[in-house]
Amino acid sequence: MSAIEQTEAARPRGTRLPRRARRNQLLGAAQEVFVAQGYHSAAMDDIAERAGVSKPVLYQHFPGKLELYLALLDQHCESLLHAVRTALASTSDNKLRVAATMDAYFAYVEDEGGAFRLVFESDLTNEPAVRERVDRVSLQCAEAISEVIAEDTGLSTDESMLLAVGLGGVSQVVARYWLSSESPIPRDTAVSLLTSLAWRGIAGFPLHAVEGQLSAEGH
Amino acid sequence: MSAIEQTEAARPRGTRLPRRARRNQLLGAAQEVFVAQGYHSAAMDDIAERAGVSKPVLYQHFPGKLELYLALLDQHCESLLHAVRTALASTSDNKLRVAATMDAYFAYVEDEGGAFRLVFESDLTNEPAVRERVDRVSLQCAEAISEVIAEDTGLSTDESMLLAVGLGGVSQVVARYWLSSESPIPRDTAVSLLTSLAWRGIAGFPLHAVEGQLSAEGH
DNA sequence: CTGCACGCCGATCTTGACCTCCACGGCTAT
DNA sequence: ATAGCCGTGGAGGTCAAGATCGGCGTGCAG
Repeated sequence: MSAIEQTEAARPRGTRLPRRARRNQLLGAAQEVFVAQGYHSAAMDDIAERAGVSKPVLYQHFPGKLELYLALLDQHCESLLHAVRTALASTSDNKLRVAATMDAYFAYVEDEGGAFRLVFESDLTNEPAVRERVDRVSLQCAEAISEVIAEDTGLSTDESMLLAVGLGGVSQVVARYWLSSESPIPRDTAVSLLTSLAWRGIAGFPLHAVEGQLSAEGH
Repeated sequence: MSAIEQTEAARPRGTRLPRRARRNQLLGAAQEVFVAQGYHSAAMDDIAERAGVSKPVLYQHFPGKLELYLALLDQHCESLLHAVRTALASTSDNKLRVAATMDAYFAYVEDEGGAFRLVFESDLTNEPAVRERVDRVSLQCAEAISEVIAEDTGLSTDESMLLAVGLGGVSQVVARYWLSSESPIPRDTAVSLLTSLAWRGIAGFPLHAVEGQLSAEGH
């Protein structure tokens, strides 16, 4: 979070800002517009107007619309990956790991400005650069999860990746559903429910594991 | 241009077709182009050329690009919903139900032409009509699944919907991953793995709800 | 005081894609 | 067979949106 940021309210169209501050402000305005309207419906005019500047200023800071979008996308991909890795590393108890990771997805989705839409609901997936970013962050998250799975279940890399993609997918899809539907279920309860589902599912797998001190939970 | 255009399926550029057949052919061509390029990158010229007709005939069958897209989208939403409902009704054994539903998603994704992209990876979600279709089919699938869950676990409607969205999400996300990655895992094995994951997860909830040996564990 | 540099703005250009207007050719009725 | 009808085809209009060029005002050095 930027500290000294004169957010909206009173943005007279004539204020002069240092380049770095102006750039950050433009990024903020662009995020709002892209999140609200999607890439294609968002016009550079809208972004400039939202920021309280004219279009040429926008082009003095970013080469074009695509680069502006990619800058935001990179930022939020990085953010998601960091959140997932942090959650996975937050404990060594696997059940808590599942809960922490689920919660990370929920927190990410609930993050201000709904920036998750840029990653999970982009309308520019045909653009190779965007596709590459989105696929990469999904894969990296899945790989991080699959490492834990492979280590603790002895499943093959391919199999654990399949399950990891599934767990990441569940988190992402349900978090978005929970956010969009004005569900009466509070966040903690939703995370808890999903954690039960996922943990019971994944904990049943150490078929090939040598020993199961995990199996204490064995239902 | 003087060369005979007898390329595939005998589509000489001058053939007159009955109205219904022409419409279906146009739908097929449009699907190919939309799937390959996405909505925005796809041009009406491309679709007309792909079908071997000129643009005016396209506009004699469809009022505009959006309506053409919606016709395809409706068709494939219907198809998905039908597949899921059929799978759920195919048996009364819950574990087999899970397996059948998973397999339905995989079959749907593997369906010819990759038409699932229109539903799961549309780049027109900003258009309210499209958003409405996509959200509706997701909700309807989730509702169908949640009915079974609610009936067999005694969970509340909200809770079972949350889990149902999760199960549908897993199926959809993993099926797409499995298709895109040239995974060495055969389809049956992948479905089986996911079924184990999902079944263990879902079966852990109070199966016979009336009796109250409820959650013996904390979460 | 005066010139200079810098950041900003109004107005404009161009591209590209959706959507129609004038000529051509096969089918049918008498 | 011939005249008419209707669907097809290519060329063009329109418009939205991304990208850019000549002025303007402010602050500072000399």
